Amino acid sequence: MKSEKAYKRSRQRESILGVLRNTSTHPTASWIYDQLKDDYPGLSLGTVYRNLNILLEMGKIQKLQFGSTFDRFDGNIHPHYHFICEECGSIYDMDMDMDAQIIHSVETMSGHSVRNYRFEFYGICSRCKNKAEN
Amino acid sequence: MKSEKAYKRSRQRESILGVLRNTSTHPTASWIYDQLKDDYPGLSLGTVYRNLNILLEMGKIQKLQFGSTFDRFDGNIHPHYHFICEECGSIYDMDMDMDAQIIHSVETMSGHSVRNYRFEFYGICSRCKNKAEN
DNA sequence: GTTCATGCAAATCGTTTGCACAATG
DNA sequence: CATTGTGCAAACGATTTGCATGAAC
Repeated sequence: MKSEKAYKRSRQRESILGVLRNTSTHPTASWIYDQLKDDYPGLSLGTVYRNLNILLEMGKIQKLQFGSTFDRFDGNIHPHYHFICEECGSIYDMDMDMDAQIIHSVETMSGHSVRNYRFEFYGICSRCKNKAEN
Repeated sequence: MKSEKAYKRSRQRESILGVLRNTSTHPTASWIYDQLKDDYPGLSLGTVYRNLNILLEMGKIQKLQFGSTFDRFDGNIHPHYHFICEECGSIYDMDMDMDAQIIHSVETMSGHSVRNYRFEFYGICSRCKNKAEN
């Protein structure tokens, strides 16, 4: 009956987490693979992917570019906030003033030049919340 | 010598843009394909993709990327801003206070519940700017 | 008539998965 | 020993691309 997952330790998984914690480069799966190939001659990319997903489940790492696997297209070329419903997958445009202040402070504190930005909120949309109440 | 691209008009491209402008659903390429299949019996998905990329080049549409290329992983599980350099591809963590105010106003104005968010800035990083100056 | 766009199918590429074997608890 | 992890290769799915034909200018 119990559907809890019982993770067993593995050298590979711990090394993958170690690599991730010792870099600030937000690496890709294959970069991690390259780093570990020397230590684990027989390592396979599949194992790296499997472990990254497990570490994600365990909440020990974060993945950028999550959500659906499809690219979505938008006829509105003005930057704007999006709200993505994790239940039904709908993407809503949020009609808000972009906060120029934030962009300015990012630029001054980092020295980078901002040309574009993308703000996304994830959660449950009002429609799905209403459905759940019935 | 001239490397400018000379786009020729095409019915298909105009219809794709039309579909995109007449919906607020942020469709995928294959959804657009399905919409147009009746009007263009011989339409191919490849054509839809090709035209979406051209419309992107022309700046007439926007692409929200979720998957496709490659996922990046982050050992830091706290939500934080990212700055992505369009020149060198580096991803920087931005050390800022997340503005709880923004999340609150998104929730009140939309009725959606925010569980997570992702703020990304795109531009040229300070390192690349310095290189350009030499 | 030269250039660009199309349709079709095959190719690409990051990621996932099935399987037999090894490691963990 | 029951379960989870591994390596390998094949499978997958969204997107891209090569090629011959068709449309635009």
